[in-house]
Amino acid sequence: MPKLCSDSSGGCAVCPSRLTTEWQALNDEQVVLLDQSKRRRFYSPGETLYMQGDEGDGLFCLQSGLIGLRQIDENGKSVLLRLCQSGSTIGYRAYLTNSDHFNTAEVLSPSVACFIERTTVRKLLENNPLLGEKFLEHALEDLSMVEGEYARSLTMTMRSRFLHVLAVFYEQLGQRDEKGSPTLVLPIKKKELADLIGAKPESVSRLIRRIEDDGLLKVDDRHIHFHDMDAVLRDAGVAI
Amino acid sequence: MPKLCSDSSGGCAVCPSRLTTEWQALNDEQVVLLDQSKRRRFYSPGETLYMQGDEGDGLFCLQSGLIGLRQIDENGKSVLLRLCQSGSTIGYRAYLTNSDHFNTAEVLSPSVACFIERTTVRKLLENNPLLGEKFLEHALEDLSMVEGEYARSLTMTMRSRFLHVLAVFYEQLGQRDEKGSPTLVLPIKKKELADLIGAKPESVSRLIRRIEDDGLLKVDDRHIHFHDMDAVLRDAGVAI
DNA sequence: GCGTTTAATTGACTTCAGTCAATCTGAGTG
DNA sequence: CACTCAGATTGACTGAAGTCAATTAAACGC
Repeated sequence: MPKLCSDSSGGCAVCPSRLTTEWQALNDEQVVLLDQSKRRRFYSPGETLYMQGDEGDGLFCLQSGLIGLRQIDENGKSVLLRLCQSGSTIGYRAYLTNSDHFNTAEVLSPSVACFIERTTVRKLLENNPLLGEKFLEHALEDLSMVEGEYARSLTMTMRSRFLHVLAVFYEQLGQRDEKGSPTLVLPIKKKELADLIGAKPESVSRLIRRIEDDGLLKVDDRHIHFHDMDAVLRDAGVAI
Repeated sequence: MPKLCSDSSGGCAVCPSRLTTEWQALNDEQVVLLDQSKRRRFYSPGETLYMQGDEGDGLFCLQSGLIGLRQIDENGKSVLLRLCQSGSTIGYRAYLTNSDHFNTAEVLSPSVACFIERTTVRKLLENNPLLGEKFLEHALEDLSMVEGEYARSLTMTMRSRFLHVLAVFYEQLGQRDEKGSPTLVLPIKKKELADLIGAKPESVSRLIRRIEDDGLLKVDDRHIHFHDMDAVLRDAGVAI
């Protein structure tokens, strides 16, 4: 049963996510329309925003939390294509191409997302050419990113790709501990980490142990303590 | 030295490539503008349309031939991201995001392409909102395709990906020989095939031998004779 | 046509990552 | 608390693909 959040947020007009998404292109009047027709909801881990194969009848705006886009092929092989954090528009491709969703949007951390339905999006797109441009920008950005990951997947080892993921997480979520050394709390399970780089959980376990043995970092459950960030970045194939 | 083709083609108005690209959105007047400002040229294998890192100061429309988009990373590892055949618009991303090219467009077969420079594209985009929509469609299509390849690269073996490439080529270029069995002439070298699936040439050689031994097909230089297309598609991970 | 260069193949060997099966851990539940 | 169940780890083994080096075959220039 869909539970609507009590909206203590003040709505789209003051939603910080709006300013990082396509919806920054809207004028005041359009923001009111968006605000009235959106459906805001809380999602728990394990739920989905939509499933692969569902009709793309609108799109989602992620206000907080973490969503994973998972693709499953005919043989049941499953991949996490990428993660979406607060301020992402999700499911826009299926909507814009008028087709079914190509992947499943899984809720990985407790999340708050707004659903904006087909007719609203259409109205806004018709009255605001800037909005279309923003979607184009978004698509091009996603394209660059995926192409980059694709090239990495073809040329780099699992170890490199694993360290690359950690480096990206560190950029977004990294902290310094009391001693001033870089630290990270993983936002996802190790199994999901494995799905993200196309590995098996066993391989990730072994990978971590070897990287620990090499002295680059120490993993304690979901806590990662980096000992040699330069080596991490070098092995991740990132120019330092 | 850039050699312009003697344009026996009748120009953009009757160019068949135009109707498969974004430029189908243009009205007659705009086609005339496009026709006057485009620069048509013949390219030999080994040349490039542009190099990774070059400024994206316009875009290319491929009339005939075959172009490969190659990305090279900081460590010199090289990948063929994908191939473009006649009727492709090439280099639109760098142009639209106003950034440098992310990859190099290599000429793989003798090709004829038109270059359309920045100012012309801008004029057309400003006067024709439909054109922007077409670019959006194109970007979304590329995104789906690359995401699909990405997922394949993470879940499937080299053998599957190799057979998948062959199956795609067969769809586009396949023939039937005198005995009626499916045949294909590879449009690219085996080395390029390797770059396309992220393998080494040695591995492709061995792959081919094993696939021949399994009785799926026979390779003679660039000629491929399929003996068991069902098995090819099955092993390629394509639903039959 | 010959000689040079580039592409393709083959063999021996190493390394990386998947598979299968057993065990261990921790969170949640009755 | 004991039980269950999913996640995580470990070991032994297999198979897939890369590396290095040598050789053969094709393509290109002159």
